[in-house]
Amino acid sequence: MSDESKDLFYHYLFRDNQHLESGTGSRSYNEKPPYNNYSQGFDDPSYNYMSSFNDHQWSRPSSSQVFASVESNLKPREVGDLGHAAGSSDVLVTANSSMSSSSTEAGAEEDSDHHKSSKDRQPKELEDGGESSKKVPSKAKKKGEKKQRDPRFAFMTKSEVDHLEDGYRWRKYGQKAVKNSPYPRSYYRCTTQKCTVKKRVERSYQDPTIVITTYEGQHNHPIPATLRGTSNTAAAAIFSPYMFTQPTAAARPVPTFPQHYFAAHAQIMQPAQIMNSQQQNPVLPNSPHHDHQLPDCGLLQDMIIPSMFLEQYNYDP
DNA sequence: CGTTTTTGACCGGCGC
DNA sequence: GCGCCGGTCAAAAACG
Repeated sequence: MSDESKDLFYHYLFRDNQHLESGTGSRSYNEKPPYNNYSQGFDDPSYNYMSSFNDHQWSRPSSSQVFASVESNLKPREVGDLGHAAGSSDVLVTANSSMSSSSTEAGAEEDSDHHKSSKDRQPKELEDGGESSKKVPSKAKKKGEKKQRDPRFAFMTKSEVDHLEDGYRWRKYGQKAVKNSPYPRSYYRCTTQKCTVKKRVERSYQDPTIVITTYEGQHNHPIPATLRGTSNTAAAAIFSPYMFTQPTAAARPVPTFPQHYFAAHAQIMQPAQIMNSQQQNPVLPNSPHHDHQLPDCGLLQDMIIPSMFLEQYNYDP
Protein backbone atom coordinates (compact mmCIF):
# COMPACT_ATOMS: atom_id res chain seq x y z
CA MET A 1 0.00 0.00 0.00
CA SER A 2 1.41 3.31 -0.91
CA ASP A 3 1.83 6.11 1.53
CA GLU A 4 -0.28 8.43 -0.40
CA SER A 5 -3.19 6.15 -0.18
CA LYS A 6 -3.00 6.22 3.52
CA ASP A 7 -4.67 9.51 3.45
CA LEU A 8 -7.62 8.06 1.82
CA PHE A 9 -7.95 5.31 4.24
CA TYR A 10 -10.85 5.38 6.29
CA HIS A 11 -13.17 7.53 4.65
CA TYR A 12 -15.09 8.57 7.55
CA LEU A 13 -18.41 8.48 6.16
CA PHE A 14 -21.17 8.93 8.51
CA ARG A 15 -23.36 11.50 6.92
CA ASP A 16 -26.83 12.02 7.96
CA ASN A 17 -28.47 12.73 4.72
CA GLN A 18 -29.12 9.14 4.16
CA HIS A 19 -31.26 6.99 6.26
CA LEU A 20 -32.29 3.53 6.47
CA GLU A 21 -35.69 2.31 6.04
CA SER A 22 -35.26 0.41 9.08
CA GLY A 23 -37.26 -1.39 11.30
CA THR A 24 -39.58 -3.28 9.27
CA GLY A 25 -38.17 -6.12 11.16
CA SER A 26 -39.44 -8.55 8.69
CA ARG A 27 -37.97 -11.18 10.83
CA SER A 28 -40.35 -13.89 11.62
CA TYR A 29 -39.24 -15.12 14.91
CA ASN A 30 -41.54 -16.87 17.22
CA GLU A 31 -40.88 -14.50 19.94
CA LYS A 32 -41.16 -10.92 19.27
CA PRO A 33 -38.02 -9.18 20.23
CA PRO A 34 -38.49 -7.39 23.47
CA TYR A 35 -37.10 -4.20 22.20
CA ASN A 36 -39.70 -3.99 19.58
CA ASN A 37 -41.65 -1.96 21.95
CA TYR A 38 -39.24 0.81 22.15
CA SER A 39 -37.43 0.90 18.95
CA GLN A 40 -38.93 4.03 17.66
CA GLY A 41 -35.55 5.54 17.54
CA PHE A 42 -34.71 3.27 14.73
CA ASP A 43 -37.87 3.68 12.93
CA ASP A 44 -37.35 7.33 12.74
CA PRO A 45 -35.45 8.02 9.61
CA SER A 46 -34.18 11.21 11.02
CA TYR A 47 -32.65 9.56 13.94
CA ASN A 48 -28.97 9.21 13.93
CA TYR A 49 -27.34 7.09 16.53
CA MET A 50 -23.79 7.40 15.55
CA SER A 51 -23.74 11.10 15.53
CA SER A 52 -23.07 11.10 19.19
CA PHE A 53 -19.69 9.77 18.51
CA ASN A 54 -18.76 12.74 16.59
CA ASP A 55 -19.91 15.01 19.28
CA HIS A 56 -17.59 13.38 21.64
CA GLN A 57 -14.07 12.33 21.45
CA TRP A 58 -14.09 10.75 18.11
CA SER A 59 -11.67 12.49 15.94
CA ARG A 60 -12.02 11.86 12.31
CA PRO A 61 -10.19 12.55 9.16
CA SER A 62 -11.96 15.26 7.35
CA SER A 63 -12.06 13.60 4.03
CA SER A 64 -12.81 10.14 4.98
CA GLN A 65 -15.91 8.14 5.08
CA VAL A 66 -16.87 5.11 6.92
CA PHE A 67 -20.01 3.19 6.53
CA ALA A 68 -21.27 0.90 9.13
CA SER A 69 -24.44 -0.96 9.53
CA VAL A 70 -26.00 -1.83 12.75
CA GLU A 71 -29.19 -3.06 14.16
CA SER A 72 -30.12 -2.08 17.57
CA ASN A 73 -32.05 -3.16 20.53
CA LEU A 74 -31.65 -0.09 22.53
CA LYS A 75 -33.92 0.58 25.35
CA PRO A 76 -36.13 3.58 25.31
CA ARG A 77 -34.14 5.41 27.83
CA GLU A 78 -30.98 4.66 26.02
CA VAL A 79 -32.38 5.70 22.77
CA GLY A 80 -33.51 8.88 24.26
CA ASP A 81 -30.18 9.62 25.73
CA LEU A 82 -28.38 8.79 22.65
CA GLY A 83 -30.64 10.87 20.64
CA HIS A 84 -30.06 13.66 22.96
CA ALA A 85 -26.38 13.35 22.68
CA ALA A 86 -26.74 13.40 19.00
CA GLY A 87 -26.37 16.94 18.03
CA SER A 88 -24.84 17.37 14.69
CA SER A 89 -25.38 14.36 12.63
CA ASP A 90 -22.79 13.53 10.17
CA VAL A 91 -22.88 9.89 10.66
CA LEU A 92 -24.57 7.45 8.48
CA VAL A 93 -25.73 4.32 10.04
CA THR A 94 -28.16 1.86 8.83
CA ALA A 95 -30.18 0.23 11.44
CA ASN A 96 -32.91 -2.19 11.81
CA SER A 97 -34.96 -2.91 14.81
CA SER A 98 -35.61 -6.50 14.40
CA MET A 99 -33.14 -8.97 15.59
CA SER A 100 -32.78 -11.73 17.85
CA SER A 101 -30.96 -10.21 20.60
CA SER A 102 -31.68 -9.11 24.02
CA SER A 103 -29.76 -7.97 26.94
CA THR A 104 -30.72 -10.81 29.16
CA GLU A 105 -27.48 -12.57 29.01
CA ALA A 106 -25.59 -9.64 27.85
CA GLY A 107 -22.36 -10.46 29.50
CA ALA A 108 -22.90 -14.03 30.42
CA GLU A 109 -23.41 -15.48 27.05
CA GLU A 110 -24.32 -19.04 26.77
CA ASP A 111 -22.13 -19.72 23.93
CA SER A 112 -19.77 -22.12 25.48
CA ASP A 113 -21.99 -24.33 27.53
CA HIS A 114 -24.56 -24.30 24.95
CA HIS A 115 -22.27 -26.29 22.84
CA LYS A 116 -20.39 -27.88 25.57
CA SER A 117 -23.42 -29.78 26.50
CA SER A 118 -23.30 -31.21 23.13
CA LYS A 119 -19.62 -31.52 23.49
CA ASP A 120 -20.19 -35.08 24.20
CA ARG A 121 -20.83 -35.30 20.62
CA GLN A 122 -18.83 -38.34 19.91
CA PRO A 123 -16.08 -37.67 17.52
CA LYS A 124 -17.39 -38.78 14.26
CA GLU A 125 -19.75 -41.64 14.57
CA LEU A 126 -18.06 -43.92 16.95
CA GLU A 127 -20.99 -44.58 19.17
CA ASP A 128 -21.89 -48.09 18.35
CA GLY A 129 -25.20 -47.57 19.97
CA GLY A 130 -25.91 -45.66 16.90
CA GLU A 131 -27.47 -42.37 16.35
CA SER A 132 -29.39 -42.37 19.52
CA SER A 133 -26.35 -40.83 21.03
CA LYS A 134 -27.28 -37.95 18.87
CA LYS A 135 -27.22 -36.16 22.08
CA VAL A 136 -29.98 -33.97 23.18
CA PRO A 137 -28.95 -30.64 24.45
CA SER A 138 -28.99 -31.07 28.13
CA LYS A 139 -28.68 -27.41 28.13
CA ALA A 140 -31.40 -25.76 30.01
CA LYS A 141 -32.38 -23.99 26.95
CA LYS A 142 -36.06 -24.35 27.11
CA LYS A 143 -37.96 -25.06 24.04
CA GLY A 144 -39.15 -22.13 22.17
CA GLU A 145 -36.49 -20.11 23.78
CA LYS A 146 -34.32 -18.74 21.14
CA LYS A 147 -30.69 -18.46 21.47
CA GLN A 148 -29.88 -14.88 21.88
CA ARG A 149 -27.10 -13.05 20.29
CA ASP A 150 -25.05 -10.22 21.50
CA PRO A 151 -25.23 -6.96 19.72
CA ARG A 152 -23.38 -6.82 16.51
CA PHE A 153 -21.56 -4.14 14.72
CA ALA A 154 -20.36 -4.42 11.19
CA PHE A 155 -18.46 -2.33 8.74
CA MET A 156 -16.83 -2.71 5.40
CA THR A 157 -13.23 -2.01 4.73
CA LYS A 158 -11.29 -1.84 1.57
CA SER A 159 -8.39 -4.05 2.29
CA GLU A 160 -6.14 -6.68 0.88
CA VAL A 161 -5.93 -8.28 4.24
CA ASP A 162 -8.88 -10.22 5.44
CA HIS A 163 -8.34 -10.19 9.11
CA LEU A 164 -7.48 -6.70 10.16
CA GLU A 165 -5.63 -6.10 13.34
CA ASP A 166 -7.76 -4.44 15.94
CA GLY A 167 -5.74 -4.72 19.08
CA TYR A 168 -7.32 -7.86 20.41
CA ARG A 169 -6.19 -11.39 20.03
CA TRP A 170 -8.40 -13.75 18.13
CA ARG A 171 -8.52 -17.40 17.48
CA LYS A 172 -10.11 -18.71 14.40
CA TYR A 173 -12.63 -21.38 15.15
CA GLY A 174 -14.33 -21.93 11.89
CA GLN A 175 -14.65 -21.12 8.27
CA LYS A 176 -17.60 -21.58 6.01
CA ALA A 177 -18.31 -21.03 2.42
CA VAL A 178 -20.62 -18.14 1.79
CA LYS A 179 -23.56 -18.81 -0.36
CA ASN A 180 -23.23 -17.25 -3.75
CA SER A 181 -19.76 -16.15 -3.00
CA PRO A 182 -16.40 -17.61 -3.85
CA TYR A 183 -15.00 -16.15 -0.68
CA PRO A 184 -15.31 -17.93 2.62
CA ARG A 185 -16.38 -16.46 5.90
CA SER A 186 -14.10 -16.87 8.87
CA TYR A 187 -15.16 -17.03 12.48
CA TYR A 188 -12.97 -15.77 15.27
CA ARG A 189 -13.27 -15.73 19.01
CA CYS A 190 -11.42 -13.51 21.44
CA THR A 191 -8.70 -15.58 23.04
CA THR A 192 -8.97 -13.97 26.40
CA GLN A 193 -10.55 -16.29 28.88
CA LYS A 194 -14.11 -15.56 29.80
CA CYS A 195 -14.39 -13.14 26.97
CA THR A 196 -17.08 -14.18 24.57
CA VAL A 197 -16.62 -11.62 21.88
CA LYS A 198 -16.77 -13.02 18.41
CA LYS A 199 -15.82 -11.67 15.09
CA ARG A 200 -16.70 -12.60 11.57
CA VAL A 201 -14.70 -11.73 8.54
CA GLU A 202 -15.59 -12.19 4.95
CA ARG A 203 -14.83 -10.66 1.63
CA SER A 204 -17.50 -9.17 -0.50
CA TYR A 205 -18.05 -11.24 -3.54
CA GLN A 206 -19.24 -8.25 -5.44
CA ASP A 207 -16.17 -6.29 -4.68
CA PRO A 208 -13.39 -8.59 -3.60
CA THR A 209 -11.38 -5.64 -2.44
CA ILE A 210 -13.82 -5.08 0.36
CA VAL A 211 -13.73 -6.91 3.61
CA ILE A 212 -16.75 -7.09 5.83
CA THR A 213 -16.04 -7.39 9.49
CA THR A 214 -18.67 -8.08 12.08
CA TYR A 215 -18.15 -7.90 15.80
CA GLU A 216 -20.47 -9.52 18.26
CA GLY A 217 -20.39 -8.91 21.97
CA GLN A 218 -18.34 -6.82 24.27
CA HIS A 219 -14.92 -7.48 25.63
CA ASN A 220 -14.82 -7.81 29.38
CA HIS A 221 -11.14 -7.13 29.64
CA PRO A 222 -8.58 -4.58 28.61
CA ILE A 223 -6.83 -4.73 25.35
CA PRO A 224 -3.87 -7.04 25.49
CA ALA A 225 -0.77 -5.07 26.29
CA THR A 226 1.12 -6.60 23.49
CA LEU A 227 0.00 -8.12 20.34
CA ARG A 228 2.63 -10.47 19.19
CA GLY A 229 5.43 -8.07 19.01
CA THR A 230 3.54 -5.31 17.36
CA SER A 231 2.51 -2.20 19.04
CA ASN A 232 -1.19 -2.19 19.11
CA THR A 233 -1.79 1.02 20.88
CA ALA A 234 -3.47 2.71 18.05
CA ALA A 235 -5.48 -0.28 17.17
CA ALA A 236 -6.58 -0.73 20.69
CA ALA A 237 -7.99 2.70 20.81
CA ILE A 238 -10.26 2.08 17.96
CA PHE A 239 -12.70 -0.36 19.28
CA SER A 240 -12.14 -0.21 22.93
CA PRO A 241 -14.79 2.36 23.58
CA TYR A 242 -17.25 0.08 21.99
CA MET A 243 -16.11 -3.18 23.28
CA PHE A 244 -15.95 -2.66 26.97
CA THR A 245 -18.67 -3.68 29.26
CA GLN A 246 -17.52 -1.54 32.09
CA PRO A 247 -15.88 1.45 30.67
CA THR A 248 -13.35 3.12 32.81
CA ALA A 249 -10.89 5.82 32.19
CA ALA A 250 -8.21 3.25 31.84
CA ALA A 251 -10.21 0.92 29.77
CA ARG A 252 -11.28 3.58 27.39
CA PRO A 253 -8.36 5.23 25.81
CA VAL A 254 -9.11 8.27 23.84
CA PRO A 255 -10.57 6.90 20.68
CA THR A 256 -9.15 7.74 17.39
CA PHE A 257 -10.81 6.44 14.36
CA PRO A 258 -9.27 3.53 12.52
CA GLN A 259 -7.34 5.81 10.35
CA HIS A 260 -3.86 5.09 11.49
CA TYR A 261 -4.70 1.72 12.61
CA PHE A 262 -5.93 0.18 9.47
CA ALA A 263 -3.79 2.44 7.48
CA ALA A 264 -1.42 -0.31 6.67
CA HIS A 265 -3.95 -2.42 4.92
CA ALA A 266 -7.22 -0.72 4.54
CA GLN A 267 -8.32 1.99 2.23
CA ILE A 268 -11.94 2.68 2.40
CA MET A 269 -14.84 1.72 4.45
CA GLN A 270 -18.19 1.26 2.94
CA PRO A 271 -21.58 0.59 4.28
CA ALA A 272 -22.13 -2.84 5.52
CA GLN A 273 -25.48 -4.11 4.63
CA ILE A 274 -27.96 -5.53 6.96
CA MET A 275 -29.54 -8.74 6.04
CA ASN A 276 -30.88 -11.79 7.59
CA SER A 277 -32.04 -15.05 6.33
CA GLN A 278 -35.61 -13.93 6.14
CA GLN A 279 -34.79 -10.92 4.12
CA GLN A 280 -33.72 -11.37 0.62
CA ASN A 281 -33.32 -7.71 0.24
CA PRO A 282 -30.89 -5.75 2.24
CA VAL A 283 -32.13 -3.13 4.58
CA LEU A 284 -30.13 -0.17 3.70
CA PRO A 285 -30.20 3.47 3.11
CA ASN A 286 -32.43 4.32 0.26
CA SER A 287 -29.61 5.37 -1.83
CA PRO A 288 -29.73 4.24 -5.40
CA HIS A 289 -26.04 4.12 -5.26
CA HIS A 290 -26.22 1.21 -2.97
CA ASP A 291 -28.84 -0.80 -4.64
CA HIS A 292 -26.77 -2.23 -7.34
CA GLN A 293 -23.88 -3.19 -5.22
CA LEU A 294 -25.61 -4.93 -2.45
CA PRO A 295 -24.88 -8.57 -2.36
CA ASP A 296 -27.82 -10.83 -2.19
CA CYS A 297 -26.20 -13.43 -0.12
CA GLY A 298 -26.73 -13.32 3.57
CA LEU A 299 -23.55 -11.63 4.44
CA LEU A 300 -24.45 -9.74 7.48
CA GLN A 301 -27.08 -10.66 9.88
CA ASP A 302 -28.61 -9.32 12.96
CA MET A 303 -26.80 -6.09 13.07
CA ILE A 304 -27.39 -4.36 16.30
CA ILE A 305 -26.01 -1.28 17.82
CA PRO A 306 -23.79 -2.60 20.52
CA SER A 307 -24.61 -1.44 23.96
CA MET A 308 -21.08 -0.30 24.19
CA PHE A 309 -22.04 2.47 21.92
CA LEU A 310 -24.28 3.71 24.59
CA GLU A 311 -22.19 3.20 27.60
CA GLN A 312 -20.06 6.00 26.56
CA TYR A 313 -22.81 8.40 27.16
CA ASN A 314 -25.09 6.58 29.36
CA TYR A 315 -23.14 4.61 31.79
CA ASP A 316 -24.53 3.91 35.15
CA PRO A 317 -22.82 1.34 37.29
C1' DC B 1 5.69 -28.02 22.97
C1' DG B 2 2.08 -24.68 23.62
C1' DT B 3 -0.87 -22.13 20.57
C1' DT B 4 -3.38 -21.41 16.40
C1' DT B 5 -5.34 -22.99 12.07
C1' DT B 6 -7.59 -26.25 9.25
C1' DT B 7 -11.50 -28.74 8.13
C1' DG B 8 -15.21 -32.13 8.13
C1' DA B 9 -18.78 -33.28 11.31
C1' DC B 10 -22.36 -31.75 14.01
C1' DC B 11 -26.17 -28.79 15.77
C1' DG B 12 -30.31 -26.18 15.83
C1' DG B 13 -33.44 -23.16 13.33
C1' DC B 14 -36.27 -22.67 9.56
C1' DG B 15 -38.80 -23.36 5.19
C1' DC B 16 -41.08 -26.52 2.38
C1' DG C 1 -39.89 -35.20 8.22
C1' DC C 2 -36.32 -33.63 5.28
C1' DG C 3 -33.00 -30.71 3.46
C1' DC C 4 -30.71 -26.33 3.58
C1' DC C 5 -28.00 -23.16 6.05
C1' DG C 6 -25.38 -20.47 9.36
C1' DG C 7 -22.68 -21.29 13.09
C1' DT C 8 -19.73 -24.14 16.16
C1' DC C 9 -16.96 -28.06 17.70
C1' DA C 10 -12.86 -30.52 17.98
C1' DA C 11 -9.23 -33.67 16.28
C1' DA C 12 -5.39 -33.28 13.66
C1' DA C 13 -2.09 -30.54 11.43
C1' DA C 14 0.60 -26.52 11.16
C1' DC C 15 3.04 -22.98 13.25
C1' DG C 16 6.47 -20.39 16.03
